[in-house]
Amino acid sequence: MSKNDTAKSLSNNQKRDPEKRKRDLLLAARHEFSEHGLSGARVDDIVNRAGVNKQLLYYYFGDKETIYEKVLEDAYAEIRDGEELLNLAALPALEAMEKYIRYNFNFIQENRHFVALLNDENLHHAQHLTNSAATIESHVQLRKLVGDVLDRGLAEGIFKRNVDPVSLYLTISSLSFFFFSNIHTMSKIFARNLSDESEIRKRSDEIVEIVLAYLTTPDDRTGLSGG
Amino acid sequence: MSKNDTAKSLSNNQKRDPEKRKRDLLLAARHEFSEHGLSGARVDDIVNRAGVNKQLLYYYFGDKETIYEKVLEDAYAEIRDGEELLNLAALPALEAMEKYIRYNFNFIQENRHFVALLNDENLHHAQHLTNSAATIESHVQLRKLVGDVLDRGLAEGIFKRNVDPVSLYLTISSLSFFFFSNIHTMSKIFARNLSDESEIRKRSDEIVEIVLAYLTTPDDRTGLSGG
Amino acid sequence: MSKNDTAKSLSNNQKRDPEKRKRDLLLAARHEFSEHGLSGARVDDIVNRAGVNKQLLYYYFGDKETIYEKVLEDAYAEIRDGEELLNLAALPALEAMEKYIRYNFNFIQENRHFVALLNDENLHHAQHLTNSAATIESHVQLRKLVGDVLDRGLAEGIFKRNVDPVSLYLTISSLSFFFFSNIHTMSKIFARNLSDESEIRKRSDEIVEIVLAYLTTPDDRTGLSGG
Amino acid sequence: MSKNDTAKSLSNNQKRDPEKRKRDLLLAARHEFSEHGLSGARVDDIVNRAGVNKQLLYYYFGDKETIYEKVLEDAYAEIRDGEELLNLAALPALEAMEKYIRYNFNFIQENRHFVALLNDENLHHAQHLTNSAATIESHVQLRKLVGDVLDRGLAEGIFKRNVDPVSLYLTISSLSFFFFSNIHTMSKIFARNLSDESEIRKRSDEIVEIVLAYLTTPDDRTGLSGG
DNA sequence: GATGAATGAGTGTTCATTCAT
DNA sequence: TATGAATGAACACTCATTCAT
Repeated sequence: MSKNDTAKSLSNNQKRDPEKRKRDLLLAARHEFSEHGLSGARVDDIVNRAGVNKQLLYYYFGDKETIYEKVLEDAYAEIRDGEELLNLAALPALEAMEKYIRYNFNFIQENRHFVALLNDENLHHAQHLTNSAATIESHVQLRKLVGDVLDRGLAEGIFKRNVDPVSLYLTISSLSFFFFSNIHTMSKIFARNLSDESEIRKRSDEIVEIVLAYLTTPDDRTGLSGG
Repeated sequence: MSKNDTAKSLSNNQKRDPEKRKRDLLLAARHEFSEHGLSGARVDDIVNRAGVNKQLLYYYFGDKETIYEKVLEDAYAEIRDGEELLNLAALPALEAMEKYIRYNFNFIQENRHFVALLNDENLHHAQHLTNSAATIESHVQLRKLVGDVLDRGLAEGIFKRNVDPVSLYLTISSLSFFFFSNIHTMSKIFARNLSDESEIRKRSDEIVEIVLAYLTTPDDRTGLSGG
Repeated sequence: MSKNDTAKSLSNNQKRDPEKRKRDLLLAARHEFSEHGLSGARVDDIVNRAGVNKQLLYYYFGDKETIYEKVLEDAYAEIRDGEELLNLAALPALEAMEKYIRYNFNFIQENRHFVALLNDENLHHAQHLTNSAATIESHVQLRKLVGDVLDRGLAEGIFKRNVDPVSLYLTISSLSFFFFSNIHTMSKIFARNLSDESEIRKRSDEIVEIVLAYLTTPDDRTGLSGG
Repeated sequence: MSKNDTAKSLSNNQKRDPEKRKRDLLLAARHEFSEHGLSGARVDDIVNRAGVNKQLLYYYFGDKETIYEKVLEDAYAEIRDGEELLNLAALPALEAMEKYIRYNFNFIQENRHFVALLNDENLHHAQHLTNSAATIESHVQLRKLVGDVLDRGLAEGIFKRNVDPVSLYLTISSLSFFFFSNIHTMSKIFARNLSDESEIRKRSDEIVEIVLAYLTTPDDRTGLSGG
């Protein structure tokens, strides 16, 4: 029995699968960072969660900030990946828009870590958000995705004119993101548990209504305010 | 007047004004916490900013978390204080609503620390948000403030039915808060500097439009989505 | 009503009785020092226990070490004061000796702080034990007290020869002091609660027996060991 | 052998011997704690004495209190280890007893830190004395050791009846321990340097005499006091 | 005498990171 | 690849003491 065999016998899977260990580290880091932020996260806790030796994190990622950047990048990639699968072009504009809004809301609901991660990154003035080609490209796609639905709605005569895709994306994201982002403080100051499933569903419907009401406002009613 | 007198009286004014020193500490703490979060903030930096001895912070506030709670409480008090001065009752519902939305937006713009503070507090599941009588009362008032305008708009026949004041407050806050909260990541991924004064003004108008479009949707058009 | 009257109304007793405050401080200090030792005691805790302003401790005693010395001095004075009242001369030697042993044991039992205080002072190589005239004189008296009983016992033909009063005092003190000094570790390692009243009584009798057995050993039996 | 080799191999021997470093830390801690007590001891001083990085103490022991507990445990183990080597069974009861008494006295004389350590631990109500299996077992052995000699002395007809082994251990320890524990205060109040080698030797003999006088008291003379 | 305010020097502990193999 | 050992810089917090009135 060779020395190699001995080593293999017990923990072969872990020791011989560097990619898995990297993924474990990234997943553990995602949890840590989304629970405590960049400065609140502890390298020790990440490696303990991942079940690997601390030095391995440094070996793979260099330092705490680099793994944080990677976690962030992955989070963005995931939400963009989901958008690509929506196949909005197959639906009428109104339905497509509603589908997109609900996707946006649901993604955040199911990926709460995304919220904390983005908030923390904004605290750091987005300095870790790498301008990787992939990131840039994915957002060009996003703008196009939303823009296409807007164009089709305008062509169908149901959407108002002059709606900027980025502004619309901001509106949709604001309504979804804020709900989950500020759910704890809002629940507390209004003494109402917004984390209840029924509250979440209700809010989701309201958000759809708000966005669609805005998009479908007849153009002659637009600008009712003196703003 | 001897040299001694001068030195003393000056020194006295600055050094023996505990209330001022407390305020200085709170202001410095507000800056630190909003720039770095609770865990990222450094007690040393707070006291240096405030120009006081470190132990004084502990003398007055006990520990880092307690001064954090006080900072948070003060931030809430300020936004609520501003709302009380709006005198919305003197305006027609539509104008009152617009005034409130703009107040909300402007307050956040001018009190950016508020954004970071609330995000950090949500990271901590709102555990530092003390349920002080003042805090509770102020939010009862807020609900009443928004509810009153809603009621009047309904009576005037211009607002839709069944709008919950808390939901509406969520909507308004979402749109304003998110814009500033996520301004750095959004600017970066869309390669567009949302911090520009013109972008801010534009967004402010859009938000007014979105909220009013929703509120003034004719009741028979409500529910256009299959929610 | 003068300003003076106002001040008096509430806390006259405390404010106008400096001697009482000094005693309160000393008593509080005795508790603190005997519970935590010199280094473990906290000035804040002493003044809180005494219910006085912290600066007052410094005003009266100068610093922490000085009040510690005063506490120590008072403790010694108390045990010596008790000895003076025993009136051993009125009793036959054997009874006088037993009375003294029991006094020594009981004093320690009833003044547990004395134990911790002396141990701590020995930790500091007795450097705070002031060589005040009173302290010296009191121990000259002590030596005489024990020596007198020894002499009488020898004259009565019941005590052995050549017993040094200081050595005898050491023996008596050892047996009594150690029991209370090491009561917690001894109870733990032998799994037997020596703090029980019955254990204490039993030990007290044993100690009397040990000392008297030694003192009444016939001189021809002395030196049975080859030591 | 290159310069590198020399430097490395030397450095390795010293630096990469974790067990040695642990021992160094424990030895340094023992000195610190016995000189200053738990609260008076400084972590910085311990690591400086041991010549290691401060964090290493935390790496190996977790915190100050844990290393204190370990020091205490080791101290007890040492005195018990010595007892095992006495081989008392090979001697007649009287000689065995004297040997044990002298071992007890000498151990304390040569391990003065033991005294301060135990006193401090009693100050803390023995709360750090871990009930480890080893500690418990060692004291069961101790009781047996003393009990055996007592039994043999009784069989030989030279020791008195009804002497409890734990009580006897208390007696022996009291006399030895107190002498060293209170040596500084006693020397001062009686103006007599008990630390002199001659005083120590004299006291050692006295202690043997006292204990043996007690043990060899004829049973019909026992109870001479009215206890 | 008495008090609240203020301070410098420490104090145990934590942290991200590097070393050495 | 992988790991246990080791480190310097920082960190929140404490402490005895002094200031100023």
